[in-house]
Amino acid sequence: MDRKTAEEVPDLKSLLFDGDVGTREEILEAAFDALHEHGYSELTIDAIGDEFEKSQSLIYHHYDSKDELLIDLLGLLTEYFETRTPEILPAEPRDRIEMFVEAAVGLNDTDRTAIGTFIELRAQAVHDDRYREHFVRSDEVIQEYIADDIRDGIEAGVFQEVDADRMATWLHTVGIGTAFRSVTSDDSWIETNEEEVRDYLERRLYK
Amino acid sequence: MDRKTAEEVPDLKSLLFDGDVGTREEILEAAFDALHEHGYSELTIDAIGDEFEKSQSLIYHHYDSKDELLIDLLGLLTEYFETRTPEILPAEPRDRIEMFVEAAVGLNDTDRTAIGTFIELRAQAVHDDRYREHFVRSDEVIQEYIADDIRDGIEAGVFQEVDADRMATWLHTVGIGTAFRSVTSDDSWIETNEEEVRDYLERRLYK
DNA sequence: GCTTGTTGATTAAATATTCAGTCAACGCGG
DNA sequence: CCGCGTTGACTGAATATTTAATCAACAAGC
Repeated sequence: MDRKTAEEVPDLKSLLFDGDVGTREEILEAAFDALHEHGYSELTIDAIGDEFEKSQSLIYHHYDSKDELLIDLLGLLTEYFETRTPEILPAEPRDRIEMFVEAAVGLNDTDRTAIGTFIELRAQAVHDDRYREHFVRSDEVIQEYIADDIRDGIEAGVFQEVDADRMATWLHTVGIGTAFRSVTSDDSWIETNEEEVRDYLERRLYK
Repeated sequence: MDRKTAEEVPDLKSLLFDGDVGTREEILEAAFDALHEHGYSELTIDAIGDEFEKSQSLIYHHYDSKDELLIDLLGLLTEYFETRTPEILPAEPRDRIEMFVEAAVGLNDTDRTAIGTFIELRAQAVHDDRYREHFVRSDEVIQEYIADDIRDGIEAGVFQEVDADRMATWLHTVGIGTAFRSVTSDDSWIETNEEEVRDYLERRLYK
Protein backbone atom coordinates (compact mmCIF):
# COMPACT_ATOMS: atom_id res chain seq x y z
CA MET A 1 0.00 0.00 0.00
CA ASP A 2 2.68 2.42 0.97
CA ARG A 3 5.91 3.10 -0.76
CA LYS A 4 7.72 5.01 1.92
CA THR A 5 10.93 3.40 3.07
CA ALA A 6 11.58 4.87 6.49
CA GLU A 7 8.86 4.37 9.05
CA GLU A 8 9.44 7.55 10.95
CA VAL A 9 6.79 10.18 10.72
CA PRO A 10 7.79 13.75 11.44
CA ASP A 11 7.08 14.34 15.07
CA LEU A 12 4.10 16.57 14.90
CA LYS A 13 3.97 16.89 18.64
CA SER A 14 7.30 18.60 18.87
CA LEU A 15 6.48 20.73 15.85
CA LEU A 16 3.04 21.83 16.87
CA PHE A 17 3.09 21.94 20.63
CA ASP A 18 6.08 23.48 22.29
CA GLY A 19 6.24 22.43 25.89
CA ASP A 20 2.78 21.77 27.26
CA VAL A 21 1.51 18.58 25.70
CA GLY A 22 -1.83 17.80 27.26
CA THR A 23 -4.12 14.90 26.53
CA ARG A 24 -5.93 16.85 23.87
CA GLU A 25 -2.70 17.33 22.00
CA GLU A 26 -1.83 13.66 22.35
CA ILE A 27 -5.17 12.82 20.78
CA LEU A 28 -4.55 15.19 17.90
CA GLU A 29 -1.18 13.67 17.30
CA ALA A 30 -2.64 10.16 17.43
CA ALA A 31 -5.23 11.22 14.85
CA PHE A 32 -2.51 12.60 12.62
CA ASP A 33 -0.48 9.40 12.90
CA ALA A 34 -3.48 7.20 12.23
CA LEU A 35 -4.42 9.33 9.28
CA HIS A 36 -0.94 8.95 7.93
CA GLU A 37 -1.01 5.21 8.39
CA HIS A 38 -4.51 4.31 7.18
CA GLY A 39 -5.64 7.17 4.98
CA TYR A 40 -8.77 9.21 5.44
CA SER A 41 -11.29 6.76 4.07
CA GLU A 42 -10.03 3.95 6.33
CA LEU A 43 -9.58 6.12 9.36
CA THR A 44 -11.42 4.74 12.39
CA ILE A 45 -11.67 5.71 16.02
CA ASP A 46 -10.06 2.37 16.83
CA ALA A 47 -7.10 3.18 14.64
CA ILE A 48 -6.71 6.52 16.37
CA GLY A 49 -6.99 4.72 19.70
CA ASP A 50 -4.15 2.41 18.67
CA GLU A 51 -1.82 5.37 18.16
CA PHE A 52 -2.93 6.80 21.47
CA GLU A 53 -1.29 5.71 24.70
CA LYS A 54 -4.37 6.05 26.80
CA SER A 55 -7.78 4.53 26.36
CA GLN A 56 -9.65 4.96 23.10
CA SER A 57 -12.81 5.97 24.91
CA LEU A 58 -11.01 8.89 26.47
CA ILE A 59 -11.19 10.57 23.09
CA TYR A 60 -14.89 11.13 23.71
CA HIS A 61 -14.14 12.87 26.93
CA HIS A 62 -12.33 15.54 24.93
CA TYR A 63 -14.28 15.52 21.69
CA ASP A 64 -17.95 15.05 20.94
CA SER A 65 -17.36 13.09 17.80
CA LYS A 66 -14.77 11.79 15.40
CA ASP A 67 -15.83 14.50 13.00
CA GLU A 68 -15.18 17.25 15.48
CA LEU A 69 -11.75 15.85 16.23
CA LEU A 70 -10.75 15.81 12.58
CA ILE A 71 -11.97 19.34 11.98
CA ASP A 72 -9.94 20.43 14.99
CA LEU A 73 -6.88 18.68 13.61
CA LEU A 74 -7.39 20.39 10.28
CA GLY A 75 -7.57 23.76 11.99
CA LEU A 76 -4.39 23.04 13.87
CA LEU A 77 -2.49 22.02 10.75
CA THR A 78 -3.57 24.95 8.61
CA GLU A 79 -2.90 27.36 11.46
CA TYR A 80 0.53 25.82 11.86
CA PHE A 81 1.39 26.42 8.23
CA GLU A 82 0.08 29.94 8.34
CA THR A 83 1.92 31.05 11.47
CA ARG A 84 5.16 29.11 11.11
CA THR A 85 5.82 29.72 7.46
CA PRO A 86 6.94 33.34 7.84
CA GLU A 87 9.00 32.47 10.92
CA ILE A 88 11.27 30.02 9.14
CA LEU A 89 11.80 32.01 5.96
CA PRO A 90 15.22 33.56 5.29
CA ALA A 91 15.72 37.30 5.08
CA GLU A 92 16.55 37.83 1.42
CA PRO A 93 13.60 37.91 -1.03
CA ARG A 94 15.33 35.62 -3.47
CA ASP A 95 16.15 33.09 -0.75
CA ARG A 96 12.58 33.25 0.41
CA ILE A 97 11.22 32.47 -3.03
CA GLU A 98 13.78 29.72 -3.40
CA MET A 99 12.55 28.22 -0.17
CA PHE A 100 8.97 28.18 -1.40
CA VAL A 101 10.04 26.53 -4.62
CA GLU A 102 12.19 24.08 -2.72
CA ALA A 103 9.28 23.15 -0.50
CA ALA A 104 6.92 22.70 -3.40
CA VAL A 105 9.17 21.23 -6.02
CA GLY A 106 11.80 19.24 -4.17
CA LEU A 107 9.94 17.09 -1.69
CA ASN A 108 12.09 14.64 0.22
CA ASP A 109 10.66 11.38 1.57
CA THR A 110 9.92 12.66 5.04
CA ASP A 111 8.08 15.68 3.73
CA ARG A 112 6.19 13.55 1.29
CA THR A 113 4.55 11.41 3.94
CA ALA A 114 3.40 14.49 5.80
CA ILE A 115 2.24 16.19 2.61
CA GLY A 116 0.32 13.06 1.67
CA THR A 117 -1.71 13.37 4.83
CA PHE A 118 -2.31 17.00 4.13
CA ILE A 119 -3.40 16.27 0.56
CA GLU A 120 -5.86 13.67 1.75
CA LEU A 121 -7.41 16.16 4.11
CA ARG A 122 -7.61 18.70 1.35
CA ALA A 123 -9.35 16.22 -0.92
CA GLN A 124 -12.21 16.12 1.59
CA ALA A 125 -12.97 19.71 0.63
CA VAL A 126 -14.50 18.40 -2.58
CA HIS A 127 -17.54 17.35 -0.57
CA ASP A 128 -17.25 19.12 2.74
CA ASP A 129 -17.49 22.88 3.03
CA ARG A 130 -15.95 22.92 6.49
CA TYR A 131 -12.77 21.59 4.94
CA ARG A 132 -13.05 23.90 1.98
CA GLU A 133 -13.18 26.98 4.19
CA HIS A 134 -9.87 26.13 5.81
CA PHE A 135 -8.10 25.73 2.51
CA VAL A 136 -9.60 28.83 0.96
CA ARG A 137 -8.17 30.79 3.84
CA SER A 138 -4.80 29.06 4.02
CA ASP A 139 -4.34 29.44 0.25
CA GLU A 140 -4.98 33.16 0.60
CA VAL A 141 -2.51 33.50 3.43
CA ILE A 142 0.31 31.51 1.81
CA GLN A 143 -0.20 33.21 -1.50
CA GLU A 144 0.00 36.58 0.17
CA TYR A 145 3.33 35.62 1.76
CA ILE A 146 4.68 34.82 -1.67
CA ALA A 147 3.30 38.03 -3.16
CA ASP A 148 4.89 40.04 -0.36
CA ASP A 149 8.24 38.41 -1.01
CA ILE A 150 7.99 39.26 -4.67
CA ARG A 151 7.13 42.86 -3.88
CA ASP A 152 10.07 43.05 -1.49
CA GLY A 153 12.35 41.72 -4.19
CA ILE A 154 11.11 44.27 -6.71
CA GLU A 155 11.59 47.05 -4.18
CA ALA A 156 15.10 45.83 -3.44
CA GLY A 157 15.84 45.80 -7.14
CA VAL A 158 16.69 42.09 -7.35
CA PHE A 159 13.47 41.05 -9.13
CA GLN A 160 11.99 42.23 -12.39
CA GLU A 161 8.88 44.41 -12.28
CA VAL A 162 6.28 41.67 -12.56
CA ASP A 163 2.70 41.57 -11.32
CA ALA A 164 3.36 40.18 -7.86
CA ASP A 165 -0.14 38.86 -7.23
CA ARG A 166 -0.29 37.15 -10.56
CA MET A 167 3.00 35.41 -10.17
CA ALA A 168 2.23 34.43 -6.58
CA THR A 169 -1.08 32.89 -7.64
CA TRP A 170 0.65 30.92 -10.32
CA LEU A 171 3.51 29.83 -8.06
CA HIS A 172 1.10 28.60 -5.44
CA THR A 173 -0.92 26.66 -8.02
CA VAL A 174 2.26 25.03 -9.29
CA GLY A 175 3.14 24.17 -5.69
CA ILE A 176 -0.22 22.52 -5.10
CA GLY A 177 -0.01 20.65 -8.38
CA THR A 178 3.50 19.44 -7.69
CA ALA A 179 2.58 18.30 -4.20
CA PHE A 180 -0.58 16.51 -5.31
CA ARG A 181 1.09 14.86 -8.25
CA SER A 182 4.10 13.74 -6.25
CA VAL A 183 2.08 11.94 -3.56
CA THR A 184 -0.21 10.23 -6.08
CA SER A 185 2.25 9.21 -8.78
CA ASP A 186 5.87 8.23 -9.27
CA ASP A 187 9.08 10.28 -9.32
CA SER A 188 9.95 10.24 -12.99
CA TRP A 189 8.75 13.75 -13.81
CA ILE A 190 10.01 15.61 -10.74
CA GLU A 191 13.40 16.74 -11.99
CA THR A 192 12.09 17.85 -15.35
CA ASN A 193 9.36 19.78 -13.64
CA GLU A 194 11.83 21.51 -11.37
CA GLU A 195 14.05 22.50 -14.29
CA GLU A 196 11.22 24.25 -16.03
CA VAL A 197 10.09 26.09 -12.91
CA ARG A 198 13.59 27.29 -12.14
CA ASP A 199 14.15 28.27 -15.72
CA TYR A 200 10.94 30.23 -15.60
CA LEU A 201 12.01 32.09 -12.48
CA GLU A 202 15.41 32.89 -13.99
CA ARG A 203 13.83 34.36 -17.08
CA ARG A 204 10.83 36.05 -15.66
CA LEU A 205 11.50 36.98 -12.05
CA TYR A 206 15.17 37.13 -11.14
CA LYS A 207 17.30 39.98 -12.44
CA MET B 1 -21.76 20.30 1.73
CA ASP B 2 -21.83 20.95 -1.95
CA ARG B 3 -21.60 24.22 -3.75
CA LYS B 4 -22.66 23.12 -7.21
CA THR B 5 -25.80 24.79 -8.49
CA ALA B 6 -27.11 22.45 -11.15
CA GLU B 7 -27.86 18.91 -10.05
CA GLU B 8 -27.15 17.23 -13.35
CA VAL B 9 -24.21 14.93 -13.49
CA PRO B 10 -22.58 14.35 -16.85
CA ASP B 11 -24.13 11.24 -18.28
CA LEU B 12 -21.34 8.78 -17.92
CA LYS B 13 -23.36 6.06 -19.54
CA SER B 14 -23.67 7.88 -22.82
CA LEU B 15 -20.06 8.98 -22.65
CA LEU B 16 -18.48 5.70 -21.79
CA PHE B 17 -20.72 3.06 -23.23
CA ASP B 18 -21.96 3.57 -26.77
CA GLY B 19 -24.87 1.29 -27.38
CA ASP B 20 -24.63 -1.87 -25.34
CA VAL B 21 -25.33 -0.96 -21.75
CA GLY B 22 -25.35 -4.16 -19.73
CA THR B 23 -25.89 -4.54 -16.01
CA ARG B 24 -22.20 -4.28 -15.31
CA GLU B 25 -22.15 -0.88 -16.97
CA GLU B 26 -25.22 0.22 -15.03
CA ILE B 27 -23.44 -0.69 -11.82
CA LEU B 28 -20.36 1.26 -12.82
CA GLU B 29 -22.48 4.27 -13.59
CA ALA B 30 -24.32 3.95 -10.28
CA ALA B 31 -20.97 3.83 -8.51
CA PHE B 32 -19.83 6.93 -10.34
CA ASP B 33 -23.03 8.78 -9.46
CA ALA B 34 -22.88 7.72 -5.82
CA LEU B 35 -19.24 8.73 -5.65
CA HIS B 36 -20.13 12.10 -7.03
CA GLU B 37 -22.94 12.54 -4.55
CA HIS B 38 -21.38 11.24 -1.33
CA GLY B 39 -17.64 11.44 -1.84
CA TYR B 40 -15.21 8.56 -1.51
CA SER B 41 -15.00 8.37 2.25
CA GLU B 42 -18.81 8.25 2.65
CA LEU B 43 -19.36 5.92 -0.25
CA THR B 44 -21.36 2.83 0.77
CA ILE B 45 -22.76 -0.12 -1.09
CA ASP B 46 -26.19 1.11 -0.04
CA ALA B 47 -25.55 4.48 -1.66
CA ILE B 48 -24.47 2.76 -4.85
CA GLY B 49 -27.58 0.60 -4.63
CA ASP B 50 -29.73 3.72 -4.43
CA GLU B 51 -28.37 4.96 -7.74
CA PHE B 52 -28.91 1.54 -9.22
CA GLU B 53 -32.30 0.53 -10.60
CA LYS B 54 -31.99 -3.12 -9.75
CA SER B 55 -31.34 -4.82 -6.45
CA GLN B 56 -28.34 -3.75 -4.40
CA SER B 57 -27.33 -7.33 -3.81
CA LEU B 58 -27.02 -7.87 -7.53
CA ILE B 59 -23.79 -5.93 -7.38
CA TYR B 60 -22.21 -8.94 -5.71
CA HIS B 61 -23.29 -11.12 -8.57
CA HIS B 62 -21.04 -9.06 -10.82
CA TYR B 63 -18.29 -8.02 -8.45
CA ASP B 64 -16.60 -9.82 -5.59
CA SER B 65 -16.36 -6.73 -3.43
CA LYS B 66 -16.93 -3.01 -3.26
CA ASP B 67 -13.20 -2.60 -3.62
CA GLU B 68 -13.06 -4.53 -6.86
CA LEU B 69 -15.91 -2.48 -8.26
CA LEU B 70 -14.17 0.80 -7.53
CA ILE B 71 -10.91 -0.35 -9.04
CA ASP B 72 -12.81 -1.37 -12.15
CA LEU B 73 -14.45 2.05 -12.29
CA LEU B 74 -11.08 3.70 -11.98
CA GLY B 75 -9.73 1.66 -14.87
CA LEU B 76 -12.68 2.62 -16.99
CA LEU B 77 -12.31 6.32 -16.28
CA THR B 78 -8.56 6.51 -16.89
CA GLU B 79 -8.91 4.46 -20.05
CA TYR B 80 -11.62 6.82 -21.21
CA PHE B 81 -9.41 9.84 -20.78
CA GLU B 82 -6.51 8.17 -22.50
CA THR B 83 -8.40 7.02 -25.59
CA ARG B 84 -10.84 9.87 -26.02
CA THR B 85 -8.48 12.77 -25.47
CA PRO B 86 -6.70 12.49 -28.85
CA GLU B 87 -10.02 11.94 -30.63
CA ILE B 88 -11.53 15.25 -29.63
CA LEU B 89 -8.45 17.42 -30.17
CA PRO B 90 -8.38 19.90 -33.07
CA ALA B 91 -5.88 19.60 -35.91
CA GLU B 92 -3.65 22.62 -35.41
CA PRO B 93 -0.91 22.32 -32.75
CA ARG B 94 -1.71 25.68 -31.28
CA ASP B 95 -5.42 24.87 -31.04
CA ARG B 96 -4.55 21.58 -29.41
CA ILE B 97 -2.43 23.22 -26.75
CA GLU B 98 -5.14 25.82 -26.22
CA MET B 99 -7.62 23.04 -25.67
CA PHE B 100 -5.44 21.45 -23.00
CA VAL B 101 -5.04 24.77 -21.28
CA GLU B 102 -8.74 25.44 -21.58
CA ALA B 103 -9.55 22.08 -20.02
CA ALA B 104 -7.10 22.59 -17.17
CA VAL B 105 -7.46 26.25 -16.51
CA GLY B 106 -11.03 27.18 -17.36
CA LEU B 107 -13.23 24.62 -15.69
CA ASN B 108 -16.94 25.24 -16.00
CA ASP B 109 -19.40 23.99 -13.37
CA THR B 110 -20.31 20.76 -15.12
CA ASP B 111 -16.70 19.84 -15.62
CA ARG B 112 -15.89 20.70 -12.07
CA THR B 113 -18.29 18.18 -10.59
CA ALA B 114 -16.82 15.44 -12.76
CA ILE B 115 -13.27 16.54 -12.02
CA GLY B 116 -14.05 16.55 -8.32
CA THR B 117 -14.92 12.88 -8.48
CA PHE B 118 -11.75 12.20 -10.41
CA ILE B 119 -9.65 14.11 -7.90
CA GLU B 120 -11.13 12.15 -5.02
CA LEU B 121 -10.22 8.92 -6.72
CA ARG B 122 -6.73 10.18 -7.34
CA ALA B 123 -6.32 11.13 -3.70
CA GLN B 124 -6.72 7.44 -2.84
CA ALA B 125 -3.39 6.85 -4.55
CA VAL B 126 -1.71 8.34 -1.50
CA HIS B 127 -2.40 5.09 0.34
CA ASP B 128 -3.31 2.58 -2.32
CA ASP B 129 -0.81 1.42 -4.92
CA ARG B 130 -3.52 0.04 -7.18
CA TYR B 131 -4.80 3.56 -7.58
CA ARG B 132 -1.32 4.95 -7.93
CA GLU B 133 -0.50 2.67 -10.86
CA HIS B 134 -3.43 3.97 -12.86
CA PHE B 135 -2.44 7.57 -12.42
CA VAL B 136 1.23 6.98 -13.10
CA ARG B 137 0.23 5.53 -16.44
CA SER B 138 -2.45 8.06 -17.32
CA ASP B 139 -0.09 10.93 -16.45
CA GLU B 140 2.49 9.48 -18.80
CA VAL B 141 -0.01 9.11 -21.61
CA ILE B 142 -1.54 12.57 -21.30
CA GLN B 143 1.84 14.20 -20.94
CA GLU B 144 3.05 12.47 -24.06
CA TYR B 145 0.06 13.82 -25.99
CA ILE B 146 1.05 17.31 -24.95
CA ALA B 147 4.71 16.75 -25.80
CA ASP B 148 3.73 15.45 -29.24
CA ASP B 149 1.63 18.54 -29.87
CA ILE B 150 4.53 20.75 -28.92
CA ARG B 151 6.87 18.86 -31.23
CA ASP B 152 4.33 19.17 -34.04
CA GLY B 153 4.13 22.90 -33.45
CA ILE B 154 7.88 23.28 -33.53
CA GLU B 155 8.08 21.28 -36.73
CA ALA B 156 5.34 23.40 -38.27
CA GLY B 157 7.26 26.52 -37.31
CA VAL B 158 4.50 27.99 -35.14
CA PHE B 159 6.20 27.27 -31.80
CA GLN B 160 9.58 28.29 -30.48
CA GLU B 161 12.26 25.64 -30.19
CA VAL B 162 11.63 24.63 -26.59
CA ASP B 163 12.31 21.33 -24.84
CA ALA B 164 8.98 19.65 -25.57
CA ASP B 165 9.14 17.08 -22.76
CA ARG B 166 10.05 19.67 -20.21
CA MET B 167 7.27 22.00 -21.14
CA ALA B 168 4.77 19.16 -21.35
CA THR B 169 5.71 17.99 -17.86
CA TRP B 170 5.26 21.44 -16.52
CA LEU B 171 1.97 22.04 -18.34
CA HIS B 172 0.54 18.81 -17.01
CA THR B 173 1.60 19.66 -13.47
CA VAL B 174 -0.05 23.05 -13.78
CA GLY B 175 -3.18 21.31 -15.05
CA ILE B 176 -3.27 18.94 -12.10
CA GLY B 177 -2.66 21.77 -9.66
CA THR B 178 -5.34 23.94 -11.18
CA ALA B 179 -7.85 21.10 -11.15
CA PHE B 180 -7.08 20.11 -7.57
CA ARG B 181 -7.12 23.65 -6.32
CA SER B 182 -10.34 24.54 -8.11
CA VAL B 183 -12.35 21.67 -6.62
CA THR B 184 -11.05 22.23 -3.10
CA SER B 185 -11.12 26.01 -2.85
CA ASP B 186 -13.00 29.04 -4.15
CA ASP B 187 -12.89 30.83 -7.51
CA SER B 188 -11.05 34.01 -6.62
CA TRP B 189 -7.67 33.02 -8.05
CA ILE B 190 -8.79 31.35 -11.28
CA GLU B 191 -8.64 34.29 -13.64
CA THR B 192 -5.32 35.52 -12.35
CA ASN B 193 -3.90 32.06 -12.69
CA GLU B 194 -5.12 31.78 -16.27
CA GLU B 195 -3.59 35.14 -17.19
CA GLU B 196 -0.17 34.05 -16.03
CA VAL B 197 -0.33 30.73 -17.84
CA ARG B 198 -1.44 32.32 -21.10
CA ASP B 199 1.16 35.02 -20.75
CA TYR B 200 3.77 32.35 -20.24
CA LEU B 201 2.69 30.48 -23.36
CA GLU B 202 2.75 33.68 -25.40
CA ARG B 203 6.28 34.48 -24.33
CA ARG B 204 7.82 31.09 -24.21
CA LEU B 205 5.99 28.81 -26.64
CA TYR B 206 4.03 30.66 -29.32
CA LYS B 207 5.89 32.43 -32.08
C1' DG C 1 -15.76 14.24 49.25
C1' DC C 2 -15.95 16.59 44.89
C1' DT C 3 -14.09 17.28 40.38
C1' DT C 4 -11.57 15.73 36.59
C1' DG C 5 -9.26 12.27 33.99
C1' DT C 6 -9.21 7.59 32.82
C1' DT C 7 -10.56 2.81 31.77
C1' DG C 8 -12.70 -1.62 29.90
C1' DA C 9 -16.77 -3.35 28.74
C1' DT C 10 -20.89 -2.61 26.34
C1' DT C 11 -24.40 -0.94 23.07
C1' DA C 12 -26.54 0.43 18.90
C1' DA C 13 -26.20 1.53 14.39
C1' DA C 14 -24.07 1.22 9.98
C1' DT C 15 -22.14 -1.51 6.54
C1' DA C 16 -20.40 -5.18 3.68
C1' DT C 17 -21.39 -9.54 2.31
C1' DT C 18 -24.02 -13.90 1.84
C1' DC C 19 -27.87 -16.82 1.01
C1' DA C 20 -31.99 -19.22 -0.30
C1' DG C 21 -34.92 -19.02 -3.60
C1' DT C 22 -37.61 -16.89 -7.94
C1' DC C 23 -37.80 -16.07 -12.73
C1' DA C 24 -37.01 -15.92 -17.65
C1' DA C 25 -34.46 -17.52 -21.37
C1' DC C 26 -32.25 -21.21 -23.77
C1' DG C 27 -31.07 -25.72 -25.55
C1' DC C 28 -32.40 -30.22 -26.58
C1' DG C 29 -34.28 -34.95 -26.72
C1' DG C 30 -38.55 -36.92 -27.55
C1' DC D 1 -43.43 -28.23 -30.44
C1' DC D 2 -43.47 -29.80 -25.94
C1' DG D 3 -41.68 -30.87 -21.55
C1' DC D 4 -37.45 -30.54 -18.91
C1' DG D 5 -33.06 -29.51 -17.15
C1' DT D 6 -29.64 -25.93 -16.95
C1' DT D 7 -27.98 -21.45 -16.57
C1' DG D 8 -27.50 -16.78 -15.32
C1' DA D 9 -29.77 -12.62 -13.82
C1' DC D 10 -32.11 -11.08 -10.10
C1' DT D 11 -34.50 -10.28 -5.44
C1' DG D 12 -35.48 -9.56 -0.38
C1' DA D 13 -34.14 -10.92 3.71
C1' DA D 14 -30.56 -12.57 6.79
C1' DT D 15 -25.93 -12.48 8.64
C1' DA D 16 -21.47 -11.08 10.11
C1' DT D 17 -18.56 -7.59 10.95
C1' DT D 18 -17.05 -3.10 11.72
C1' DT D 19 -17.46 1.14 13.91
C1' DA D 20 -18.94 5.13 16.51
C1' DA D 21 -20.42 6.25 20.71
C1' DT D 22 -21.89 5.44 25.70
C1' DC D 23 -21.57 4.13 30.41
C1' DA D 24 -20.60 2.69 34.99
C1' DA D 25 -16.90 2.32 37.78
C1' DC D 26 -12.34 3.59 39.47
C1' DA D 27 -8.35 6.74 40.66
C1' DA D 28 -6.03 10.82 41.93
C1' DG D 29 -5.48 15.35 43.20
C1' DC D 30 -7.35 19.11 45.57
